[in-house]
Amino acid sequence: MADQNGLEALSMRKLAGALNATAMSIYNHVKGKEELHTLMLDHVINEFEHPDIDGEWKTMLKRRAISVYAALKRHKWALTLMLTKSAPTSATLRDTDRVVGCLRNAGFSFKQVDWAHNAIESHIYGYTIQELNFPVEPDEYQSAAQHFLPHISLKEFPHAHASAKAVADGDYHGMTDFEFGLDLLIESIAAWQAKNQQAE
Amino acid sequence: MADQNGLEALSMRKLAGALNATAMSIYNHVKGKEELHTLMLDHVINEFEHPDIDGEWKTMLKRRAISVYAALKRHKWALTLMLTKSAPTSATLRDTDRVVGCLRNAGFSFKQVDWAHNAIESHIYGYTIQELNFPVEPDEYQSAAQHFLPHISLKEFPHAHASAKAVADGDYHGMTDFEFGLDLLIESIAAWQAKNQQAE
DNA sequence: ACCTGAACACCGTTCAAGT
DNA sequence: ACCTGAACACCGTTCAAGT
Repeated sequence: MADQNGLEALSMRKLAGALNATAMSIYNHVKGKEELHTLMLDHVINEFEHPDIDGEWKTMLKRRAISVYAALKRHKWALTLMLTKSAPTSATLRDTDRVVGCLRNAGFSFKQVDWAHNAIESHIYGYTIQELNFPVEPDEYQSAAQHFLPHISLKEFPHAHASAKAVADGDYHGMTDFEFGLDLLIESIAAWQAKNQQAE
Repeated sequence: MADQNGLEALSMRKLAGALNATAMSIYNHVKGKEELHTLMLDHVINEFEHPDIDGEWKTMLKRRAISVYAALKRHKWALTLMLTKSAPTSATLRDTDRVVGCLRNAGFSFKQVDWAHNAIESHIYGYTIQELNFPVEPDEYQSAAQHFLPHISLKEFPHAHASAKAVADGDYHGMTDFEFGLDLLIESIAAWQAKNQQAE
């Protein structure tokens, strides 16, 4: 599996070449490119750390979230594949089953489980999408800001300019933190769930 | 712009055909497919509602978030294009400038702006990615759950099964809410910012 | 059951030639 | 300045033929 050269580099013909075979022989093992993609995505999902159903839900879901985030960064094509509508596979089912189980055991209603799970998944996917899209490596923020600053019109975009200047001047690093939003969410979900415990 | 047939349906040749021209004539207006994608994405970003810099930041950022969410749903290919690393254009700059300005005026430090902005963007993108990937339309949740229930092994995935059963039985709808996670985030960001006002 | 070559209907892009 | 046809180097997939 070539996740070092990007998704578009993985053609049936090249994949076959890497396997010392012809492109057509692949069709004996897989129905088509779509099934190949599903199998690849399943491989990623199986790398997610399953929450221990009887563990404390906050720490369990936080650990899982961090492992999902790491897996999505290891396989940069995964989120792209997620954007093609697809029926849930057993890998997805296993993952959601553990998440649902963990929250159910913590006293969440079905609706509360869904809403909490969805909000946490949102943060994971959305944070990763931003990081994958960001054109600068973390250790080059300052030099990149210095380089880009002249291209950010002070008159048109004064606040973006000021922000970039702060990074260029070394006033602060400019790096964001995956666990910041995650912790905010988990804590506010906990408060929300406690407040609505009998309401649902 | 054909955003009804999906991104892969938009080939240079077909686009040219729709414009009553040959594929090669496009290259007189655009450098290549990559630039076309950048222009398309810019078009989407320009649909984002700019926060009023002097408005109350919570309501401003909430309104913007909802408009971004709507734009991303209108153009389902936008998130896919976002997943290809790209330098920021003036459309992105204008959008971030307004967001930064709004939060700066509310007393946020540069770091607080970045962290808050990033967390909110995460929710928007991540929520949308899940919704776009979800194979069932909202008004078909119950019938879909009834249909899928037998395929979710009670022994292997007891909690996922129970959750699907609740939807199939009509105990609850199963729909999630974009504004749920958004509100949790905005409120906890407000509390976090107030607490760290002088620390930063 | 597995692999193969030839073929089909597509791609994005270059390039020399036209107006 | 804009458009064009022909060509190049690719795609995914089908199909009939081989072992």
